[in-house]
Amino acid sequence: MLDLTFIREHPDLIKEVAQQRNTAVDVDALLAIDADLRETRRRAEDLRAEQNRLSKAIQGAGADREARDGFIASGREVAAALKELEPRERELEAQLREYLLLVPNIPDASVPVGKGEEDNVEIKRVGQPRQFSFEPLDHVALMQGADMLDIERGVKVAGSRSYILKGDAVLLELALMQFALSRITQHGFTALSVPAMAKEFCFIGNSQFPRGREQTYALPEDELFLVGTAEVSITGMHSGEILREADLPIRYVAWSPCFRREAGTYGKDTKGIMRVHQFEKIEQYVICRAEHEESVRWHEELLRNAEELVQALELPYRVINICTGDLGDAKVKGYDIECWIPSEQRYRETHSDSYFHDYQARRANLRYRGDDGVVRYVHTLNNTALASVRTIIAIVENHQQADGTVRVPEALRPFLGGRERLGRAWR
RNA sequence: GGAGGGAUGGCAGAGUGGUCGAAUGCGACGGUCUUGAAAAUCGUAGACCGAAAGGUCCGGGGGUUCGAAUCCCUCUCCCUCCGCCA
Repeated sequence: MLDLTFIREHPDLIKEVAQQRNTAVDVDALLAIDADLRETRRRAEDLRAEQNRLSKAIQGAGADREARDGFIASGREVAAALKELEPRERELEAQLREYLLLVPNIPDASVPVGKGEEDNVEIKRVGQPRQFSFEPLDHVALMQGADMLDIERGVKVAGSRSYILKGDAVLLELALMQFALSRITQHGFTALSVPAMAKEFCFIGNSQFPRGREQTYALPEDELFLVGTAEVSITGMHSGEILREADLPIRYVAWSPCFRREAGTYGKDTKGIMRVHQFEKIEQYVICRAEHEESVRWHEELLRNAEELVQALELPYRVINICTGDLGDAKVKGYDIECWIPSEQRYRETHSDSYFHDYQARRANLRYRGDDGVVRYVHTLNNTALASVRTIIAIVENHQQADGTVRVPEALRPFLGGRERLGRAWR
C-alpha cells in the first residue's frame, strides 16, 4: 500500500507504474472516492464537534430545566443528522481501502522495464553446467529408478501436482531444511517455525490478497487459508505493532510447508515435480528501519546468503533482475536465483529475493518508534533460503552418477549422517 | 464439543452513563545529585485523520442514549473446568 497523500500528489506516476507492472487500478475512481470521503468526514466531524459542545452545555445547564431541554432537543437533531452521514462515511472508507489495496508499489530505478519473464535481465552466472560422460536422466526417471519418488500414487492421494517422496529423497529433503537453517542462523537470523494456516489479514498485509486470492487454498469453515510461504505468517505475526528502533533489524529464518494452487498453470511443467501444490521451504525475512539504503543493503545480503547455500550445494546458477512486468504489485525490486536443470537445459527459479520498502508494512500496519520518537512504517524484505522440491530436482539432476545414484555435496553430508551417495546403483 | 470468567496505555491495574485519553504502580525518556552508576528527587511522554480548528481510538463490529471504557447484541481472542486427542 502506498501513502494516500503520495497517491493524491502523483496520480500520473501511479498510472504509469500500473501499466509497467501489468496491473490495473482506477486511480481516478480512487481519487473521486477520496475527495468524497474527505468532504463527508469533514461534515461528520463538524457534527461531532457540535455534539460535544451540546453535551457539555447539557451538563452545564444544571437545574435550568428549560435550557437543558433545549440543548437535548438540539442534540437529538445533531444525532439524527450524524446517523445519516455515518453509514456513508463507513462505506466510502471501505471502498477507498479496496482501491488502495490495488495500487502497486513504485519500482526502483534499477528495475528493468519490461513486459514479462522474457525481459528479465541476467546479472550474473556462477558455476558451469556439468558435462556428462553418460546420458543424464531427468529427475523423474532418476528418482523413480532409485525408488525416491512416486508421482502416480501421490496423484492418487491428492490429485495432480502431488507427489510422494520416498526413501533417500525424504532424508534429502530434511537434510536440506536443516542445512539451510543451520547456515542462516549462523548469520544471526532467529529460527522460526510458523503456522502454515493464517487468517485473511496476514495475506492482505503481505499483499497475496486481494489479487492472487485464487492462488491460495481456503479453509472456509475456519476462515483460514494455507500459506504459500512463511512470509505470510511472519508479516502477520508483527502486524499492528509498534517496534522499537533498538529492536531493529529483526532477522528471521522460518521453516514452513508451502501450499500453492497453481491456478491457471495447466499445461505448464506437467512432467515431474517442478511445479507442485505443496513443498517445504526455509525463508529469510528482515524487518529494518525505513531507509532505502538499508533495504538495499539487506536485499543484497539476503542474496549473498542464498548464493552461499547454492554454491555450497555445488549447483550452477544465475541471478536475474526481474523486470517491471514480472514483478507483481508489491516489490520495489526483486532478484531470482535460477539453478541449472540439466534435463531442461535451462535455468529455473529456485529463490526469490525481494524488498518492499514500507508497502507491506503499511498494509500490515507494522511500525517502529525511531530513536527520535517519530513513528514510521518499517521496511520488510524476504528471500528464499532453500525450497525443498526444486532444490531436490537440481541436486539429483546435477549430481547424478552413471550408476543411477546421486553424489551428496560435501556441505550436505553432515546432515545425512556422512553419506556420500543417495539412492542405490540401478543402471 | 459443553460450562463459566475475562479483554483498559510498553507492562500491571483502577474506573459501572457526563467533569475520563483515562487514577495508581512499574518500566521508558529528560533534568538535578554523583568521578561514573545506583538510590533519591523533579519533570516528560500513546496512536490515527487534519494546514489548523477540531475529530476519532478503552479487543473488532453493531445498537440504546442528547451523551458510552461504563448498558444491550454479536464476533474474535485469552483463561479455568469437563469431554476428546498427537
